[in-house]
Amino acid sequence: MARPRAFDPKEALDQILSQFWAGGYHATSLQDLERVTGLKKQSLYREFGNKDAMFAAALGLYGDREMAVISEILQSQDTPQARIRALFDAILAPVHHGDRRGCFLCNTAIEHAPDDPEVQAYTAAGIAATKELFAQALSLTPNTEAETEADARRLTSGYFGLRVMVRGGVPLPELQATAEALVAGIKS
Amino acid sequence: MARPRAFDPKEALDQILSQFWAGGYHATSLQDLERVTGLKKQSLYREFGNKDAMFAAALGLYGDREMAVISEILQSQDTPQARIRALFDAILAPVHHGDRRGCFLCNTAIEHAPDDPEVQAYTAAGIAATKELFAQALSLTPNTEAETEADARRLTSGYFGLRVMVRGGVPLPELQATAEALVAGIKS
DNA sequence: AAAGTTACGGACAGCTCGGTCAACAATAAT
DNA sequence: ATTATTGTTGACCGAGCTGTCCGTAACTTT
Repeated sequence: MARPRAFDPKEALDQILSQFWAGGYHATSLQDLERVTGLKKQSLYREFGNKDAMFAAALGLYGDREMAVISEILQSQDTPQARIRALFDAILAPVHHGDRRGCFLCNTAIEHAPDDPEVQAYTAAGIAATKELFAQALSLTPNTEAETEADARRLTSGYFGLRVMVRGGVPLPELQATAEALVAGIKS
Repeated sequence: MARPRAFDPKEALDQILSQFWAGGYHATSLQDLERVTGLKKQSLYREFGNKDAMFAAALGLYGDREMAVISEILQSQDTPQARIRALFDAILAPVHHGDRRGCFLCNTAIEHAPDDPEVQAYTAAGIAATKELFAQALSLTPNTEAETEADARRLTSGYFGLRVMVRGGVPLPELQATAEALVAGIKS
């Protein structure tokens, strides 16, 4: 029996994620978060706690979502090469429209992980989970498990490196060539 | 005919670099820079201009130095595999001592490049230059140029990905396994 | 309709930020 | 020794930061 919320917390978190994703932790102020959500500071604090908690919630949302997206893309194709190529196409697609935000997990690993042990644990786990998705996508090959693991590790490091290159301003053709080389490097 | 400087600008820039490297651009305050250099704000401003200029100078110093170091390591071995292995050993060596600052160029590409076109141009050029160093290190193989290019691209993305993993808190054994997989992936 | 409960919104506290100013100290040339 | 020039220093500025407080508005239940 009380006044109901006038906003949707999920939508707000989505907008918070978008802002942290583009701007990172330190360069994002509460004013920015007020602007993108259309909410007042007090509403944000009551809903989420503080800035750190807002960031953690956004990171969690991203992680869940991204893992699901990657998993889906990888499963949408039949051969390992096609799977990996589809994934790289997907992560380069935004660059065509000038979106160079890259990967929020990767950005966080660089920018904010060293500041906060909990964030660092999350990023380390996220990277490990990404490797597992790659290994899973490669698992239908007749290779030994060790070979598959090595391929998964190469692809994981290549994946995050590609994300760095996107945010670092490397031209699109170069990014595409790198993605293609990574696909070609799979020991099918 | 004036009072001489009481500090060494090169040494100061070195300390500034160290601070920006560890903390990034946004999380580093002028107080931090005063602390690590032992200088007062005014001396820093007169010597370097402003915070952006201090960062640019530090980034330039790092770029020159890092390229020279990488080049030297790559040339210190005879085979491509040995060269790349030596490089990865070198970038993982600090992790043994708990130093997970990673690569300043990579950190900057993620954290600060989107904020500033000049910085972004610098990081893109730095990444391209890194690729060239890899291509050069591989050039003594009897492969076609296209194959060498592809190997260089895979190694470049793997290199930066590995740097992300270092800062993101991935355990050392996993980092070493990734480095070894990257070496094993070279199409000798 | 009254009471109780919750959300909203503006003001502000306390602090740190990047950057500037002007007084002071130290050196070199005259 | 005087003067001119430059480095050093601490105080200071306005702006922006995270986070809090509290009065008011809106809604539900009785």
